[in-house]
Amino acid sequence: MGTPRWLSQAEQRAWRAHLAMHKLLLHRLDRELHEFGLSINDYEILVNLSESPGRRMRMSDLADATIQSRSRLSHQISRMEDKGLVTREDCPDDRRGTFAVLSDQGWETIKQVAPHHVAGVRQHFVDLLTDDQLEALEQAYAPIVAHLKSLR
Amino acid sequence: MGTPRWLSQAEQRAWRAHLAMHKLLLHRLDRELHEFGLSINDYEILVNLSESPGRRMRMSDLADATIQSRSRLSHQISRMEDKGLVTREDCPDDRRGTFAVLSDQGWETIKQVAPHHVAGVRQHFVDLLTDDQLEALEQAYAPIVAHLKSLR
DNA sequence: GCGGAATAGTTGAATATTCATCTGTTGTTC
DNA sequence: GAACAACAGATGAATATTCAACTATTCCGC
Repeated sequence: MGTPRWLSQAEQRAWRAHLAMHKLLLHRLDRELHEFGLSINDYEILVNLSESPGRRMRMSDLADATIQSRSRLSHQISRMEDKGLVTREDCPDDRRGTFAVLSDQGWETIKQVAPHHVAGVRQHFVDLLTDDQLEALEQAYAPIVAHLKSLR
Repeated sequence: MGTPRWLSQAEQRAWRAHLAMHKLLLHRLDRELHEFGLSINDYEILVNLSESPGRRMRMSDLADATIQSRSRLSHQISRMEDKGLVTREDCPDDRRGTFAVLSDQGWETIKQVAPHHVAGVRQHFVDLLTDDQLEALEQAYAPIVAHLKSLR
């Protein structure tokens, strides 16, 4: 490694602001969801399933959508099964495959919780930014997401 | 809860872009650090200690600086002690207190690893953004950080 | 200077995540 | 259609994180 290009003051401030903001925000949202017996990971699964046709997704697709390993998802779904939020169903087309399916109780849960969670996202993030800032943020992040996805 | 104010399409895109970007980015940086036997959490501790006078910090200050619980930090420092990266020392002023202190090995480790990590931060984040975007990002996030810190 | 509240930090059990490995398919090539 | 690589997912052990006590000090009001 030659002489490293250290971060400038401004770059460092931006990078550290991002890290701090994210940690604080996720911690807060997770804490708020805990009042409803959900973790932020539970919630993310519920959202993905609730938005999918048949309220179901293949395990691998769900793992990709939530950006986590198949193993982790498998454990996560097992826990959510225990809580009655989802069930597993065999995939008829591909006998290796499994669907994670939103249960009725899972559906009722997300219907009840979503308004509170969205309020939290607004209160602690969206409503603290202008429309322009949100637009800029998406513009800035889209290429980074694409870059990082290409590396996987 | 009255009629919830759902997120607009644009708000949702920005919010989800943030979540996806962060997960992918941290996962990638963590993976790169693993080649040097460090987790991203180890690294963050090492940076904080290396920048502090006497290469040491009180446990509580370090917990605040890295935004984690005292319990979690305590376990983390124990693991890093086992790896030889840090040591604990009693605080002479306050007999309840403990310092986490960077060991010589910890110092050598961060000196060696930092250039690689910074290169990663550049490659996957900083260099994909313009100076204006970085500036905007810091401007946008500073008030959110302040807001969230006030809630703790 | 006494007594209770707050602070600093640790501990161990419960829970969650990672990592390597394993079992069945499915797809491909000859 | 047999052989073998790739894929989908699950499993269990190792590691990490959370949560609820717990100990030992220090602070504060009287």
